Amino acid sequence: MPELPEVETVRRVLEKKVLGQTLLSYSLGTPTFYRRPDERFLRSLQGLRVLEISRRGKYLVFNFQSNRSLILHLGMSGRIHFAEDAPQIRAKFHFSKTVVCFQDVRRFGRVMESLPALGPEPLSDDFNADYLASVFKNKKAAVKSVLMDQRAVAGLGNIYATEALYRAQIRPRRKSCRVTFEEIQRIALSAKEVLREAVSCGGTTLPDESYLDPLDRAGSFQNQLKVYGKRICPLGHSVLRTQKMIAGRRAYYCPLCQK
DNA sequence: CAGATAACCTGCGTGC
DNA sequence: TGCACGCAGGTTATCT
Repeated sequence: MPELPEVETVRRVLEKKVLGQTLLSYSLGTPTFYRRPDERFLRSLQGLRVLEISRRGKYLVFNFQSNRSLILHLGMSGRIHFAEDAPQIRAKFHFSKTVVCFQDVRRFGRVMESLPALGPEPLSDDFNADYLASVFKNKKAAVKSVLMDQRAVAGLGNIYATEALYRAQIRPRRKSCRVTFEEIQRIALSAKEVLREAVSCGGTTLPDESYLDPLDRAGSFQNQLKVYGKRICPLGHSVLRTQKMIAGRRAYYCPLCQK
């Protein structure tokens, strides 16, 4: 569930709450994540101070002294908070003054030692129409799946890829190699715009409230969604098409607004 | 090899 | 009431 804006919101809270503290110990839940964290690695971080908390795409990065880092990925249902008695806590990190709890109903979240290969940050200047054109070139895959490919650009998931393509007026199923440069410019700008707005809204909290920040605060970008989870286009009063694509992930688009 | 699909999990809503 | 089925913000292993 958490895409770039949600992870960034979590990061900002953590920065305020645990920056500068020392990791004293950790514990894993039973069961823990379906990919069990490497405990030898976790033990090696004990006693180190957190110098920086950053984000790369949808990954949270704790940078410790001695150039060591701890990477967290929230998967589909992961949450970070400080309530030690909550259910489904898969890992706890005891810092000097704060206990960071990683709760995760579906157990897809991950605790790891290093980042995988990722494309550029979508809000950086490295992500622009020229770059995107070079990625789209020669690819026959649906433009939406390329946008959700973290090696192409890091941080877009189903919600924000869907919303960016609506704003850019491009159908999600278009083969990426057949998107014109002018359209690619619109996609790059729309993606930045959607993500910037969503970050400033504190992310998207859908009705099930499975995303809340570490202080249990909801985001508000759900009020700005145009097509994700909707049935009718906000402009044309046209019924949105919704169809499966990409591993059963639903795509929403307006057949009138998007070409 | 690129691109599509299944698998990894749990919980909730729907319909029979 | 009970139960089978479908579906969910993601990633990755496995197919075709």
